[in-house]
Amino acid sequence: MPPYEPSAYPPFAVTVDLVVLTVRRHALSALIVRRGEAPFQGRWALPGGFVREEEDLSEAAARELAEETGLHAHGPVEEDTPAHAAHLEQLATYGDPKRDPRMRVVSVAHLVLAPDLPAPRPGGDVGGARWAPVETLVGPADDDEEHPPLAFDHRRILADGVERARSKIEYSSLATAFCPQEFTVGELRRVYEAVWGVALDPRNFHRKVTGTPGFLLPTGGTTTRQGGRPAQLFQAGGATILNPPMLRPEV
Amino acid sequence: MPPYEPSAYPPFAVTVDLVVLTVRRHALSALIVRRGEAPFQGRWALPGGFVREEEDLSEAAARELAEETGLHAHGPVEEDTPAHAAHLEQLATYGDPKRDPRMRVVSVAHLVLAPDLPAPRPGGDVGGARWAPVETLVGPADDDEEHPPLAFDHRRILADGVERARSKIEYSSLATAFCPQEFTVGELRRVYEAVWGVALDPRNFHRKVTGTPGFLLPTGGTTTRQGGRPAQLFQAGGATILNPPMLRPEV
DNA sequence: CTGATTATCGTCAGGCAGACGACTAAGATC
DNA sequence: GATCTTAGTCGTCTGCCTGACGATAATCAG
Repeated sequence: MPPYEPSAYPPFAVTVDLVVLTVRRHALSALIVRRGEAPFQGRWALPGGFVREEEDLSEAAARELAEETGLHAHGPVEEDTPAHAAHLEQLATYGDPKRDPRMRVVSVAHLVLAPDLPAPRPGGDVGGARWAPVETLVGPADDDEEHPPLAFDHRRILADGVERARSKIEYSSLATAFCPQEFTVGELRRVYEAVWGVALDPRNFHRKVTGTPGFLLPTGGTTTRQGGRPAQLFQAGGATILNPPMLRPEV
Repeated sequence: MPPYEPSAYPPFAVTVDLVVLTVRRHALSALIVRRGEAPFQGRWALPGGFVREEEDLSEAAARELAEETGLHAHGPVEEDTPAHAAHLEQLATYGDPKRDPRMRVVSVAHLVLAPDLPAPRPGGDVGGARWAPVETLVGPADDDEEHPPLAFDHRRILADGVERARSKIEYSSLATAFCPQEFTVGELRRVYEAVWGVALDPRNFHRKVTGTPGFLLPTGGTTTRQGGRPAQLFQAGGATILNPPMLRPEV
């Protein structure tokens, strides 16, 4: 079979960019890396890189994630699921002709939800990596040291990823992806509070999550790591969609 | 600024594919075209084509839509909104290395929701176009004349688009995109019934949609085109998200 | 022991959805 | 014109879920 008529398909570069979210110190935070090369050299950006010749998009995203954080991902396509497994899903694709000043680059953004991790382990060709609270990245463009503007259209991509995470924990059990394997109801509640930026009633939250079949699986243990009365430990149950959903309070 | 190191970015072709949905004769239907060239020559496929050099992804999708159906789209980015305007949004991106036997092609699928239209107007390089009920396309692969298997991974793309539409009309007013500019509550209900494949109680449905602020805007007119008592005519109100959502009955 | 903190159980009122009865207003049929 | 059929529209009732919030339980810090 002869190849396509070359004039029909202008060549593109295809990259994956990662919106890696976690909850640290009661704040929803994103992983950003410092770019080591032009364009936008020295600026903070989302981790990502070119898709290789023989790679599927989700494979490329998982590879970049492992390279830059050491995290292993499990997404819709179940692969091996090691201890430190994070949720991975495709977010959206960004292809503005001018989004990269050098050439035509189409980027397939992916969303990763991970439990709180030790300090990021920068690897490969990045000059540094850190967690930054998302408000400092998608908020008003202050452009100071604490609010560095992200390279390319990454602020928009990050905003879309945050919005996806915020809405998805409403009607799915995905919030557990931010928790360690065993967690308490209170820890799960603090995840919701951090992601949505609201305060939730502990009693109603407890009733809701323990009353939803398949959401939480008691492990039998208890913990007192938060102080106060010991809390039951749970792990994520099999349910993925929540019906009725978890209601996000009005603004 | 010098271009990127060529070895870093294997060249890809980027296409847009369209999942164009409408409701015809009480059935959710998708637009399919017959391929005029290899690969999969003669097979039915989703409309689509290569993204051009200077085009954004949504522009390419809107262009292909206009070329193959004459429809004009208005998506998240509001452009001109002529009489026949359809909803357009990005769906997902498909990049399996083997999805096109000729070369590496990444396809950014878009979802279009359109009111019922006259017979499709094939244009350009397609050998034919028609509406097909989605069950005949995503159902069991019977492979007979009535259930032609789609080219490439288009069956999967279509299934994803249908699922997106089914879930999105739950919590948004998007179902009105399937209706003409003026429509009755009954017509809107039949849209929900066709998309979800269920029967809804006309009285509860009426209470729900007329009681949701901003969903429907009375135009003052009435119509009797469905037979029976004349029904009030409405147009879509400004609201886009529905809270509380429209509940899809259990299976 | 006392207070602070967090977890967990209960109670109550309001809102909304499902089930369904009743009435209205047109065209179709005899 | 009487009647039937078809849709549309308005109400009622009941049960479930949520938000607000009181009360109790179990730990730690002093």
